[in-house]
Amino acid sequence: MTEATRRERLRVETEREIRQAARALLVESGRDAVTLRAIARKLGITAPALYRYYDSHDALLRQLCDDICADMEGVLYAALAADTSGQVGCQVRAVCRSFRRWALAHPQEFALVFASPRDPLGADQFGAVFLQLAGRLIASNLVAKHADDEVPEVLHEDLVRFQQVLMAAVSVHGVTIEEDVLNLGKIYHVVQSWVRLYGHVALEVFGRFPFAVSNPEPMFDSMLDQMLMDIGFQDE
Amino acid sequence: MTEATRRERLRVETEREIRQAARALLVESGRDAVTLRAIARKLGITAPALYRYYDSHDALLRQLCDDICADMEGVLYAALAADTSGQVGCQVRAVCRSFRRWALAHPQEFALVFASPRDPLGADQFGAVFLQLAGRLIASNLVAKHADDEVPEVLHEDLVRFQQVLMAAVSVHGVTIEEDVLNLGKIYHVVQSWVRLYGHVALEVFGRFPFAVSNPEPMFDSMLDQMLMDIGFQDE
DNA sequence: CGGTTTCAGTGAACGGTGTTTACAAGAGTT
DNA sequence: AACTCTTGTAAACACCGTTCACTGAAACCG
Repeated sequence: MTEATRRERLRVETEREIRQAARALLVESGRDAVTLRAIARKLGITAPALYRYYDSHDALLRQLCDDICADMEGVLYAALAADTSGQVGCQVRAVCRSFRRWALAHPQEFALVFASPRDPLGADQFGAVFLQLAGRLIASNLVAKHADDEVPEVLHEDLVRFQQVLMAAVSVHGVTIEEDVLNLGKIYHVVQSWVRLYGHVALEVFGRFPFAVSNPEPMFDSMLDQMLMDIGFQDE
Repeated sequence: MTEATRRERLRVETEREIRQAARALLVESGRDAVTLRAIARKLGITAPALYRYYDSHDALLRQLCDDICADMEGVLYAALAADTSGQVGCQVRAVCRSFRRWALAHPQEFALVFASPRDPLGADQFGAVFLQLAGRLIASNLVAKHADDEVPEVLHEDLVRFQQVLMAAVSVHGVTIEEDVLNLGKIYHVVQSWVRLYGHVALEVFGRFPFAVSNPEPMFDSMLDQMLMDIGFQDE
């Protein structure tokens, strides 16, 4: 079955170790510690050998970003799967809380992926879970109707693009959404929710609230409640 | 009047040039380009000489953060002063728009100050303009009354702390706020507004919206409208 | 099997970095 | 004039990303 030659097996194994070492360095000592030489030292090889696997230090960092995204996606999916309530509202809460917890537990990774002035994230790279969940949320039809003409016309073009992204994301999992359910008003509110979720988490991770927060968790939960209320979510 | 000796004058001048050079490098080529040797080259001196002014590269970066904050504060104050409408709603819009424009024009600075896993910003370092404005907004008494018991009790302690920060911020400018006007409900909504403003700006600067945004400006304005509406702001 | 190609890894080198150290030379002080 | 304090230098150390010529073993082929 395994048609791979000995060399090929060794190669993928080494590549795995490189990623693992890079990840450990990032977590332990921050972005600036993710060094070609430090990675090589961990593997017991020399730095130039890494050029057989990556074109440059920058390319390796990009790969690292992808790995982080994939890992986070796994965590969020697990949180989603762990919720057995079957209620979309609970699922949204579970994923959002999971995202916050992940970000607080992995500040370096969060900063690298979500708060670096690099190239924009591709739709695939972007946590597909959020798209999944957003699509599901809309498909559940539990969000209060928001008229399309609530949102300015200038935004229509962009929101339609996001609509297509959402459709593609859920269709991967076999779910289809009726056209009239996925209207622009709802999509706009999904974007607004992302703004608030991301804003709160980033402020917390970077300690940029204008005062010392001693009880961050209930503060986040409170924001979550407000968010769900503002998008007109109705409990089952 | 100027009791400063020749040496003292030269020293402050050199320090000014160091900051200026560091700033230019950050803007032109990003955080990693702010190098002791690069700064020294710009001044025509050698790198070790910089240790007469800063204890380490890290200390210099911290100073750079402070300078950036001060500059941004100046920009925001200017935006606030430029608004002659006298209406608090317009002032809020002016400052928020100015913050967004500054962040987009200075992505490297924004990332360094607002999105780095460093030590939390001190209250003084934190844009005092926001506090100023938040205090003024509340003092104007145009925000709809929000009952204190709307916010969970666990948050009271933290919000009271923020309340004191706000009081201190406005009292510097001679403005005083009546106790009953600055209630916890309003303060909570101010925090929520910061979450949304920061979230939107950061997502835009870092290109982390889940779709390509072709009309970012009206999208921001739309968020601003929603924000002001959600905190129950009533136009004069 | 023997000869050849492919390729992961090496060691040396180049120019860059933060930081420390010993030292020079001018400014300020007595 | 003699002294101290301050600001700069040059040299050195260890680290960094990256290139290049080279080695040795794995894979391939006739």
